[in-house]
Amino acid sequence: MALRHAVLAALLDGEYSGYQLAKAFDIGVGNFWHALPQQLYAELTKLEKEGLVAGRQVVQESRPNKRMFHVTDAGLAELEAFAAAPSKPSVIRDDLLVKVQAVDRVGTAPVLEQLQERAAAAEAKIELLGKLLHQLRGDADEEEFLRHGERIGPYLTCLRGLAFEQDHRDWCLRIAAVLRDRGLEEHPCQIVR
Amino acid sequence: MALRHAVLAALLDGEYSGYQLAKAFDIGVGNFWHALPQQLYAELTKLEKEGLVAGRQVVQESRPNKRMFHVTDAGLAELEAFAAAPSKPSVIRDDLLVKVQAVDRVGTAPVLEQLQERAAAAEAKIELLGKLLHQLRGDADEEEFLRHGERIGPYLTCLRGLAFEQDHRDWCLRIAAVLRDRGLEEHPCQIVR
DNA sequence: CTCGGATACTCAAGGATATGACTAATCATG
DNA sequence: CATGATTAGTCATATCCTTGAGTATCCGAG
Repeated sequence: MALRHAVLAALLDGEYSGYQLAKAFDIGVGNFWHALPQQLYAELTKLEKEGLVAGRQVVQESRPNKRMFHVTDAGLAELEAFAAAPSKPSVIRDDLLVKVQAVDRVGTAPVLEQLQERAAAAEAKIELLGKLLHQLRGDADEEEFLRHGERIGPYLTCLRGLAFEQDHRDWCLRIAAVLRDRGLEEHPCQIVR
Repeated sequence: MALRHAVLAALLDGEYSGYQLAKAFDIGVGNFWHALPQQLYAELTKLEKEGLVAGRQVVQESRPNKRMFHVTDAGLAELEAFAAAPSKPSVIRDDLLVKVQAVDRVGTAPVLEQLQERAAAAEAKIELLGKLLHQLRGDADEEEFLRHGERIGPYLTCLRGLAFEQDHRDWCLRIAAVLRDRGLEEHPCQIVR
């Protein structure tokens, strides 16, 4: 019962179609709330029924028609109440960490490979978030923007996403290095790629 | 279909009862996989049916009886296969970040309060993980342990948990400071606690 | 001597999520 | 001129996860 609030928060900055929302989720809200497009469409339908968002049909010629949604006053009130209520503990689930937990008892080679893939993916995300942050703050520098900017919420959450990805990348690379070193000692004559 | 692997990984270091597993999850595996005790009991039952773990009844006198579980060879093989398969993208869900995303449009006071609570909670976890890490590596220093320790998986994942909590704490405190400053400027004569 | 907390679990109900398949038009690329 | 990518969604199913309650014993604090 909380995807609704993530959707409302993501929809605060204007009108989005379900499709656009799904995209925006990937780069922005996706840093702290994961959801598939199907969920978003379903949630938008529910929110509309409850009057927390309102949609209008947009007829297009060279594209399929779409419905653009925005948050209503009732939706804003719902968000307000949500913000004041106590937060649930955050949820994390990561396959790769499970594998690392077990790494002494299973083959290290595939884990090593996945650590490097993850590091690369994190690197890509870091660049993307860097650009997004720059775009959000415009010409101002960060301190200036955070003091006087009108809409800093998305910027703040992107900062968290950025720090997370940097941390994750560093950890992946360090662990990969540790595992490689140990591999070399166990089989000192073997070249590990 | 992946809690099973988290349970298998958590169970690698010896025998646990469901109750003990639930406790261990909170501090160790809980850093990257969140699960309630009910889920763990249910999962252990399923895993036993499939022969991936084996349990034995332990009769106690001044405590309720319990069942101690350990991973079987089949369980280890399952983990092995899991480690070699591609990882699913990690899942994060955090209420507080949703609130920060919306912070320009809702009351900041409760969000500020929750940021400080979170920072304190993270601080407590940081201390706990610091102790746990020290306990895991024994007398050796970290580099030494990572090079030659026999079981480093749990240590590596705790390192990730520690970095995450430190990062999270720092972010919470910084964001809280930013929001306080902005609050002061909007109402310069008001004392914000 | 009672009350809360720890040990050790079990069960049911309902909401949330993941998975995969499906429709349908347009546009760019080779 | 076919192929795949992009836009814009919908539907069904199965599993997962959360919530909340319930059972029973023992220990220590007040």
